[in-house]
Amino acid sequence: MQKEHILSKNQKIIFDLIDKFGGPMKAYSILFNVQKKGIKAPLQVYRALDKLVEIGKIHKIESRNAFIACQNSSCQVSKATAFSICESCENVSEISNSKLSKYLSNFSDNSGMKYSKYNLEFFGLCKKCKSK
Amino acid sequence: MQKEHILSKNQKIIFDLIDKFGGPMKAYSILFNVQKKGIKAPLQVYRALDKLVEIGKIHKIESRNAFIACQNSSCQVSKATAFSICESCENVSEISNSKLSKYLSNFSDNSGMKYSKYNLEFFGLCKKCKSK
DNA sequence: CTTATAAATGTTATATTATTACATACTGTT
DNA sequence: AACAGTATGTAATAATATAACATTTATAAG
Repeated sequence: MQKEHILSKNQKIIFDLIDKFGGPMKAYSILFNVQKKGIKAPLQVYRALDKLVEIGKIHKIESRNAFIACQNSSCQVSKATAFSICESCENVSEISNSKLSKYLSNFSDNSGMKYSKYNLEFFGLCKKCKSK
Repeated sequence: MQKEHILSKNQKIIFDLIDKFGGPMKAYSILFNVQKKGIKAPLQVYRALDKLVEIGKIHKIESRNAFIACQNSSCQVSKATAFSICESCENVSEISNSKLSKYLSNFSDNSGMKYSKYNLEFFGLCKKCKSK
C-alpha cells in the first residue's frame, strides 16, 4: 500500500516532463523545457526536484548530475537505489533486482555504522553499444 | 603486484594533501590549500584529480562532489568502490569487504549490459552520531 | 469560519563545481 | 635531433546549485 503524494503545480509539471522523457534529465535542461509553462528560475526547478527525490518519484543519478523518473512503482522513498549506466550512449536504467536489494539493504559490517540508505551505480556497455 | 605510478609535481602535491587530510576534500578547498605551492587555477586541480582518480589513488564521492584518498592499498584502479557516509558528521570511509565486492563484481542481470565498474554509497549514522 | 502553521511559489543575486581553448614545457623514446 | 605523449600555465566561461527575502496557497485546529 503506497501513500499517494499529491504533487503541487510545479512538481507536477516537472515530474511529468521527466517521466515522459524517460531518461535522465539535467536540471537546466528541465528548466529550459518548462519555461513555456511559467517556471523561470533554477531554484523553482531545484525545489521541485528536491521534493520529488524526497518522496521517491524521481532519483538523482549522482555521477551524472541528472534526474530520472522512478521506474519501480513500489518505490515510495529513495532509500535503496541501483542503476545501470552505459558509458557509451549514457543510457540509464533502474535495476529492480530483489536479491540485490535484499543483499544491500541487509548489509552491515563491523564499523558501527547504522545504514539506512544506499545508492549503487553500475557502469558498462549496454547491449547495443557492446555490439558496435 | 601493483604498478607504481610516478606522480607528477602537481599530482603529488594534491595527492599528499588529500591523503594527509584523511577525509573527503572538495576541489576548491584543495585549490585554496595548494595556492601557496604555486597551483593557482581550478583546472590545475581538476587535471590532477582526474589523473589520480584514473589511476586509483583517490576516489570521488559522487554524492558529495568530494575526493578521498584510496584507503585500500591494493586498489590500483577505481573500478569497484564502496563507501559509508555519515549523514550527520559527513565522515566518509571506504568499505573493504571482500564478500561485498565479490558479490557486486560478479553481478549480472538479464539486461544485456556488460558491467565493468560500480560505485556504491551507503548512508546512515556513524557510531558516534548514533549515540547522540 | 478564522486563525495558525506548514508547504509551495516567485524573484534576484550569488556561490560552487567543472570545462573549453590555447600556448608552452617537460619526459621518454627511437 | 625529432617525435609522441603527458603535464603545465593562464584566462575565460559554462554548468550546477543555493542563499535570502517576500508572498501566496494549502491544511489542520479551535
